[in-house]
Amino acid sequence: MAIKLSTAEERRPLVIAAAITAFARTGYRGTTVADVAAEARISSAYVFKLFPSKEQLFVGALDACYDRVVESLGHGVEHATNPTPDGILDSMGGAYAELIADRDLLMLQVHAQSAVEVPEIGAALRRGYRRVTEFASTRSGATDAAVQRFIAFGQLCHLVATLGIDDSSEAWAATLAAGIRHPDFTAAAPGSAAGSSTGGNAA
Amino acid sequence: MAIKLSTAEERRPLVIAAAITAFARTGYRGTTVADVAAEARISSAYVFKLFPSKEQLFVGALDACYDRVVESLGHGVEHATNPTPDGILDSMGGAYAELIADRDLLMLQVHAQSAVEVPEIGAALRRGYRRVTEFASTRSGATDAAVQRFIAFGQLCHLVATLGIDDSSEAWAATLAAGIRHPDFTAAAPGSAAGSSTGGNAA
DNA sequence: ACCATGAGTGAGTGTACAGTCACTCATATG
DNA sequence: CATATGAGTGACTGTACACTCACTCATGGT
Repeated sequence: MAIKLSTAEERRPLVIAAAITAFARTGYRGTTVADVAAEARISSAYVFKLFPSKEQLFVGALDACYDRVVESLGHGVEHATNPTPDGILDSMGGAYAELIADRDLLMLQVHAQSAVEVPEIGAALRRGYRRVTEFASTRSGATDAAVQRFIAFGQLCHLVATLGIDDSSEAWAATLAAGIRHPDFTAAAPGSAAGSSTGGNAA
Repeated sequence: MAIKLSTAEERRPLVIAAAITAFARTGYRGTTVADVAAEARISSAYVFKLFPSKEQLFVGALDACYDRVVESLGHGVEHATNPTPDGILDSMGGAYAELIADRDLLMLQVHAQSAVEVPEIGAALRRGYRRVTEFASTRSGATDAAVQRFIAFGQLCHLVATLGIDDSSEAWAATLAAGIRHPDFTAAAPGSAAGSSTGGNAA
């Protein structure tokens, strides 16, 4: 494949996108560079020309993941209908829920968490959560407790999606998944569907 | 090692304990059966006599992990000073925070989450969360929303420990870790130290 | 004393994977 | 045309790992 030649600088982000998909599927250790290469429709030898190591490739994918998460939170701020701190946080939650509906960005974060012991990956993960937390805090103006709860319910959201219990009929699963939107939402309104998706209705 | 002969039935739980430690360190794919064997001070060949496969060994470790989690929640119920649903949930949170102070049981769950795509592991993980959720719900009598928040803050607790930001001085880290106890707590009172460790002070 | 049982191991086997290297060939420019 | 540049690959290497097998030997029963 790759009939048309492109420059390395053009190709790199495409490989990152392929890496996100591949690593999201089977994690850092469970995914081979050949898997990523196949997803990107290039040879694995060329992946190593574009990235120095599997580790750096994963870090690149994770950084790109958080770029998109922060961007998504920004959209949440812009489309907030209720301009109070909690309203903004809620809108951010809605935007985030929409972003991770395809599960790749979500699973990548879960898998990254399981690879923290790799120093570069641990650092990238802390960098990502730092960006998200600071962005949520400064752009919403909410209290630390509200921001903490925002992240806590984000983590719950990751758990529910990982377990695949979004639409289970079992009672325990329904308890955990309550208010967390199904992936098959109507893609229309970014801000409106937010509701209580990531923790509005606690207390 | 293993100078003294023991029966396979006696040895198996020891190997499970070693597996918890080893898998907690580097995850399902990052840990070799030889690592577990070394931790248990036996040969890897014998590990395969005691367990049919690496996968089943991991599942055994995960099941044992949730045995201990549920047992710990039970202690929380028994030592609750405030017998209201929220008081019991809070005491469960304290007991859980104490249990996972050594991080092995916590990291095993994180790593299990990253191995959900292995069918048997995914099933074991769902089984575990089912047990925990149902136990917390029925034994506390709390509302579904309170139970959901309990689990959400448990997940936040996992994140904080995974990132190793328990006692970071950075502001974003302090926001996430607020109220989550340091590992170096005073081991005396199981129930009393609970406080707001896993989500008492939200709202 | 003898043997049956089962605990425990050393030395493999086959395979999969990260990373390398020598190479091909498409394009651009003089 | 000639040749330089860089995109892209096939074939390889060395190593690590899940799992197997043939074996040793300690113990308890008769």
